[in-house]
Amino acid sequence: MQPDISQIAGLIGDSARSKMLTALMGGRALTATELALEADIMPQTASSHLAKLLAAELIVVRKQGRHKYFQLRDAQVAGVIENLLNLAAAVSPAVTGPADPALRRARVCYDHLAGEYGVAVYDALAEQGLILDQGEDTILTPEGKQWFSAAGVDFSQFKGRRPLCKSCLDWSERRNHLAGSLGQWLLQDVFRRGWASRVADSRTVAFTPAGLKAFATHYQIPLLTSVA
Amino acid sequence: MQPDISQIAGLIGDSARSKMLTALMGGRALTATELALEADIMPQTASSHLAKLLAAELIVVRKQGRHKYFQLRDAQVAGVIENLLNLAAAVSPAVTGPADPALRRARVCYDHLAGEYGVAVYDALAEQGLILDQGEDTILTPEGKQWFSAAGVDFSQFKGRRPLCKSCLDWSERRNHLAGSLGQWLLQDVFRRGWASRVADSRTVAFTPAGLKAFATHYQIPLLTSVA
DNA sequence: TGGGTGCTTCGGTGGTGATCGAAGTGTGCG
DNA sequence: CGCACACTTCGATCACCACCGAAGCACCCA
Repeated sequence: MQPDISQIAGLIGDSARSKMLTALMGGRALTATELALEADIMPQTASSHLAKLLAAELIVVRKQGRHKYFQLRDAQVAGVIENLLNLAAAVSPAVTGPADPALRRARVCYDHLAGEYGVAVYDALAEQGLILDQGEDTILTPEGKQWFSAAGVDFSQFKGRRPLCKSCLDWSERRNHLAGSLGQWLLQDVFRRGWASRVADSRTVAFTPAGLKAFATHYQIPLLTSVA
Repeated sequence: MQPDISQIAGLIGDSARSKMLTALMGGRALTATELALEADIMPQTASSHLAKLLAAELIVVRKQGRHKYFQLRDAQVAGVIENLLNLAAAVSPAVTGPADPALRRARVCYDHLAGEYGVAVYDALAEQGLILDQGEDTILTPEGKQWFSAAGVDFSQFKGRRPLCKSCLDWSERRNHLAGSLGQWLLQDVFRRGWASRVADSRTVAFTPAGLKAFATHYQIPLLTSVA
């Protein structure tokens, strides 16, 4: 009668598999060997794990030549992982976040921007009244919709079930940052404009000095404009 | 560096423990023996499981005489369980919901109303423009705030981190219903007015005929008014 | 067509943990 | 006090599963 939680939770509950899944939280598709390295196990073992994750439909695979690229099935799965990350961070406050300063500054959280810059943008948008912070929920104000339309957002494409705006409490900053379709668009826009690029084999987002300045100006982020 | 997901997920990943945790999704505190019955295991085994859940701070305990009442630590833990329930329901669509019709109609989802009546209220509130459905997010409109204030809600008490309004996608109806502080208030209000009461040892919420009618009228729920 | 690479399947090993019987602690009730 | 009940601790058993070595399959390139 009740759906069986333990199946899925048990899959995530293994140390190696959880490492793979959190690695996939980077949003990009990874090959089996990359995931094996990430989990620190032999390829055969990784293969067995990936087969199980596939059977449970937590991940999907795309074959490309002799490589197999795995990624999280969708935002729902990513959301569960994220919730677990937050819960784990809340329970064990020993680790306050990533040690790598660059990773702490800006990184990818499945498909949107997290880290110091992520919360800075969120705060700046709220400050200007473009979004409204309601605790766990976030809503786009009419002014915000107008502003983002001018910035190039085509809102007609956001017709799916996925929420437009969504706050995401990150485990490093313990502060809200922008997720949802709009959060995804924002990160893509940053890449599109060349303000930043992804670092290989990492969730880190590397801003160029000029890009950071433009980013701070565009979103009117006081902290960053003064720093840059 | 990353918080350890596998610890927590592994705890939920056991069949017996997941049964206990979903039982605790009923929101009320349960004794160790009740939980043992729920999980279909011996008391000693249950005790061992509960000790682990306590150590991980997923549950809290309140001693009362020779009984120990366990309940989920907070809404954050409940949220993780709920997400997992939804994910499990999405993956294995074999079970479309609870078989028990009464349970399907109205039940407790941690601290708010779920089931057919839960989504009916949600729809009715949206229809009257008291709340605004934004996919995953839900916001209370100014009219809604006014209406609920008149209905007896003291909004000044909702100052915590918990969101006032929150939609909750239930695994039986696959439709939104009202969660968050306001959802909690609504359910308590239903009990307070004597429209319904909880069935012992179950998540079922039993409406009296008169109570159901008053409930439907009060929230202007067309489906229920015609049925009742 | 060969060799290199990425991934998978198979079989055996080892460790972890769920389970329950039996016995121990504490609380309430007559 | 003595019994009953709720829960815990201890110890032993047993099953499951992560892990890796070895071998096999699929794909690409020279």
